[in-house]
Amino acid sequence: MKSNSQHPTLLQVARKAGVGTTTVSRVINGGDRVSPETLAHVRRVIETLRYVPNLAAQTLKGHRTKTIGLIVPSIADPFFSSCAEAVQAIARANDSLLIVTVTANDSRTELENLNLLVRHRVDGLIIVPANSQSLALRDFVNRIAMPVVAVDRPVANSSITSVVADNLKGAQTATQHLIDHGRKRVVCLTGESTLYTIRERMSGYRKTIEAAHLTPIIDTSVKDYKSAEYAIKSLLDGPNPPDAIFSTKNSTTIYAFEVLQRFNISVPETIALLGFDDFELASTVRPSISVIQQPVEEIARRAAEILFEQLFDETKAGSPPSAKHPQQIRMHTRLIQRSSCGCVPQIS
Amino acid sequence: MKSNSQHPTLLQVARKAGVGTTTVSRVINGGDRVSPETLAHVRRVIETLRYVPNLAAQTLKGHRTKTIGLIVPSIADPFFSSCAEAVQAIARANDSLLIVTVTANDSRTELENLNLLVRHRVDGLIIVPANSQSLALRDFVNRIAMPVVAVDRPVANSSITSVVADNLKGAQTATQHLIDHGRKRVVCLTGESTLYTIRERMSGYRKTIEAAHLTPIIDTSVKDYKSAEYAIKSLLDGPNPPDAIFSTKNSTTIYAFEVLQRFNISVPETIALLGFDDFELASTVRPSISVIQQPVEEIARRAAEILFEQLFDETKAGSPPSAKHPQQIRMHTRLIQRSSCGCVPQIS
DNA sequence: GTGGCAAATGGAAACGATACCACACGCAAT
DNA sequence: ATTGCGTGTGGTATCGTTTCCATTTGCCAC
Repeated sequence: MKSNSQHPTLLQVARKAGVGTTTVSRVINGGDRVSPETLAHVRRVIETLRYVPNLAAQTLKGHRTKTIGLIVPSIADPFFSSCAEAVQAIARANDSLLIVTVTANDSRTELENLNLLVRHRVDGLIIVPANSQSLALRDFVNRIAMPVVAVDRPVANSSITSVVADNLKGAQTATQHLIDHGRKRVVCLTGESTLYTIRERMSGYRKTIEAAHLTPIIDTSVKDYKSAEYAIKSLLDGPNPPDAIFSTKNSTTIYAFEVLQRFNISVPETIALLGFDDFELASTVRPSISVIQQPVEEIARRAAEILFEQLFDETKAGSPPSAKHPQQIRMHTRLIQRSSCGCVPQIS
Repeated sequence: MKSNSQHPTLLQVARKAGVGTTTVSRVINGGDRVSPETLAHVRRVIETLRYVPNLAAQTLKGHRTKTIGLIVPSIADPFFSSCAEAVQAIARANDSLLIVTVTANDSRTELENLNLLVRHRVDGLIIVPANSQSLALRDFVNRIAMPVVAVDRPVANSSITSVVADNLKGAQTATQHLIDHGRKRVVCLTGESTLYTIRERMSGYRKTIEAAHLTPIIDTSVKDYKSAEYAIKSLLDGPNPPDAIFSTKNSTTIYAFEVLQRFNISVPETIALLGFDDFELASTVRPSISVIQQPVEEIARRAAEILFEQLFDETKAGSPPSAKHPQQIRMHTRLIQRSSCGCVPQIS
C-alpha cells in the first residue's frame, strides 16, 4: 500500500542484497572497486527486482540529464525530419536522448520551447532559428548556460556556432549554370523573402545575374499553386518572357513545375527549371527536375557532433571554453543535373 | 567559485526575497495561499535572478517528468514524421515534451530504447512496434508501470490500446474498385511480408480477389527499382499479363510507377495502378496516382489523446485503470481517385 | 477578554541517487 | 612488531524541490 512509484529504489536493492548503497551505486556505474562476487550478486538482485536507476535523482546530484533538445520549424518537413533523424543518431551514439520541439517559425513559440528545455535542463541545444535576426533569441542564447548550435540558419550577432548550407554559392552555381547554357532571361521565383536561407539564395542569384550584365527579375509572390500560376502567366505575357526559372525552394519548384506542365510549356526547351533543395520524386517526374542539393544529414550530423564536443570539453573544464570552432560552418552544395535544366543529365 | 550549475536555486530566491522556501515553492506552483504582495515580490525576484525551477528535483519529489516518449522505425519517413508532428502538438498542449527515438524496425534497438525511456521515467509511451509479434516487447509493455499506446501496428496478446488504419478494409476497397472497373487480372505488389500492416493489406487483397472468383497473384519481391523491373517484366511476359497493380506501400508504388513509365506502358489504359498510402507528389506526376489514404495525423493525434487520458485518470486513481478504451481502434481509410486507376478523377 | 478559525508563512523531513570520507582487512617492507 | 598501502566496503551529507506540520497573526463571535 505504500509502493509510491512502482519502481524499486537503490536502497531496496542494497537491503535485499545485504550490501551498502554505495556498493550498489558502484555496480550500476560500471562495477569498479567491487569484488567480482559482490558484483555478480548485486547484478542478480538488480535483475530480480527489475531495478532501473532513477535519472532524476542522478541528475540532481549534479550530473547531465543525458538529453539534448532540438528546435525545428516543423517535423513533417522532409528537410527537418532528416535533420532530426541524423541528430537523433548522434545523440544515441553519445548515450543521450533527443527532445524535439517545433516552432512553426514563430518566435514566440520558439521562446516558449527554449524555456521549457532549460527547465528540463537539457545538456545542449540544436536550434533552427525561426528568425535569424531575433534579438530575444540572441539574448537568450547569449546568456544561456549550455552549449547551443544553430542549424540551417545562423543567429545574428551571437557567438554560437552555426552549420549551414552555402546558400549563396549554391545559388550562384545554379544561376551561372543556366547562363552558361545560353539562357538570357533567368527569373528567380520564391514565396518568401524574410528567411535567411532564401535571402542568401536570392542574393546569390542577383550577384551572378549582375556579373553577367543581365537584368535580375525576382518574383516573391509564389506561395501556392494559384499564385504560381498567376506569376508565371504574368511573366510569360510580359514583353520579355523568361527562358529559365531558378526557384529558391522546394515547394516553389513544385508549383512552378505543375504550372509549366499545365500550360504545356516544354521544359527545358522553352523554359529551363532549376530548383534549390532536392526532393524525393525530383528524379521520377517527367521531365526530371534539376536541383541544387544540400547535404542535409551531413549538416545535422556535423552540428550534433560539434555540440557533443562542446559538451565534452565543458566537462573537463580548464580548457578554453570556446573559440575552438569557427563561428559559421558552410557546407558545400551540389548541382544535380537532371533533365529540366537543359543539359545532358549525368545520372538518371 | 562554488557556482556549481549556473542556475540559481529556490533557496537562493527565498533568501534574496526574505521569505521561506515554502513560499517560493507556492509561488512557482500557481501562487495559491500567498498574499498578493508577497506573490508579486517573489515573482520579481524570480525574474531578476532568472530562476528556473529544476525539473529533476521536482520529479524526484514524486511528480511527473512532463515528458512522453515516442518510438518509431524512422523519423525521416514521411508517415512517421507526420505522426511525430501530431504527437508533439498534443504533448505540448498537455504541457509535456516529446522524446523521439528510432528503431529502424529492429527489435533489439527497440528494447534498448524502451529501457532508456524507462530510465528517464517518461510519463507515457507511444510506440510503433518493430514487430507486432515480439514476445520480448509484449512482456515489456505488460509489466511496465506506465501508459503505453501502440500506433500503426498493435502489440499482439497485450492489453495495450492500439490505433491503426483499417488496412484490411482499405485493401479490400482498393481491390474491389479495380475489379468494379473491369480489371480481371489484378496483381498485388509488395516488398515486405512480415510487417503487420503489409500482411493486413495483402490479406484484404486476397479476400476480395477470392470473393470475386479471380486468382490472387502476389509478388513480394519488389524492394527497389531493379527488383520492380524484374518482377513486372516477368509478369508481363507470363501467360496472363496483369491489367492492374495494387501496391501495398509507398515505395513499391513509386518503383512500379517508374517501371511502367520506362516500359512505355500506358497507365491506366493497359495497366491500372493503385497504391496504399498517399504521398506528396502523387497528384503531381503524370498520370497522377490513385491511392488509399490513411488519416496519419488523426491516427497519431488519437493515440496521443488516449495516452494523456490514461495519464490523467491514473493521477486521480480509484477509477478503473483500464477497460475504458477498446483495445484496438481502426481508423477509416479513403480512396483517393486520381488518374492511374482508370476512372474519372474527382479531385485533381 | 478569550477561544476559535482562517489566512499567510516557515522549518525540516523526505524523494533517490552519488561521493566524500572513514574503516577494516591482508600483506609487504622496514 | 610497527608502519604503510591498496582494496573492498559502508555511513551519511548532499543535490533542489515539495509537503506535512507548526506557528504566527488578525479578526469575529461569544
